[in-house]
Amino acid sequence: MMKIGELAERTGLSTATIRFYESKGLLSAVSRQANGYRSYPPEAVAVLSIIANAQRTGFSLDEIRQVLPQDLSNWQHDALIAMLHKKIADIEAMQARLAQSKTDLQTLVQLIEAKPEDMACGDNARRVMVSMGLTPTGLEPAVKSAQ
Amino acid sequence: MMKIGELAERTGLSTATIRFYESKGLLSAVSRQANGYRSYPPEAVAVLSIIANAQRTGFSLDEIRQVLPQDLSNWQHDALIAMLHKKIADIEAMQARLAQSKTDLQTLVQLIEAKPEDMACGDNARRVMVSMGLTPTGLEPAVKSAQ
DNA sequence: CTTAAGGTTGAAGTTCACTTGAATGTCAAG
DNA sequence: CTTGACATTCAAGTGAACTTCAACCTTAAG
Repeated sequence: MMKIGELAERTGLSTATIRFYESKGLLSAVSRQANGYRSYPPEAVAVLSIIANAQRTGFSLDEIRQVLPQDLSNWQHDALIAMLHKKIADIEAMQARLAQSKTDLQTLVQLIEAKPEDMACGDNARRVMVSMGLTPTGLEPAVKSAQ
Repeated sequence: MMKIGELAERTGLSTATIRFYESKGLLSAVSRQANGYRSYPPEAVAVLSIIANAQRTGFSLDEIRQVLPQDLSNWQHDALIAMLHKKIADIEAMQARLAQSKTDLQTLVQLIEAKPEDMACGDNARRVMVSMGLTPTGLEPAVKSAQ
């Protein structure tokens, strides 16, 4: 059983962040020592690791809380699986966008580098825009990320 | 030349958002009609499209502003090229991160679905944790997103 | 006993990306 | 000439995810 400072050091989070997560209901049933200090089992490191990982893959703290084991040995199996599948789909969508953005940028670089010496910047800019299909309609509705 | 309402409709953004972007320096040199109304050239749709696209791929408004052409026909060639290369590198980093998250999630799903019928949830949870390398040290320093 | 390094709390502050509100101006249609 | 849709500004509010602050308690070392 470790104190909050040690947990902070092991996870790379600040003690304030850990208390904040607790206040948001992400860390359930934090036990206390006689003096009132929080006392964490080693698994707490794993739980925070899960939270951080989920965060990095785009879950909000709210989403995370809903899936997270209130008790590490009592997950909500079905909800969890569903959520994971949903998140995988989200990631795939994001990957597609990234790939598109990347090729867009690469195309852009090539177009700019291939600019005829005698062409005016403005014309080149326009040429680049057009070639990227940005001038006609503009935006699609913009996919709203998962609830 | 269109007014802000039309631009909003064409981009799917609210007029408030467009004014907000302008206030943040993302839309430079917005021309005005005699009555004070903002007046946008068709290219504005493309610019907003670029912003929205960059946003969806994880760039902050601040990052976007730094790469964005102040004047569509007056890009700073070398700086722009450099920034585009940097952005491509950023995207590649993000792609790697996403790919990792995705396989993590897939592994997680498989592990959970492969749970032996007779195994207790807690044990399964622990098994899943261990298999994802979450129990030992916990977190790596957490990669800070690009400048 | 004092001090320093930790822990506790609740409340307030910060940044980001917007959204909402209030007061006012513009303009085409009836 | 009024109505309604649209435009303007500036200020304030929102929600997410933290961080910082102030005031206080606990514990080990000198």
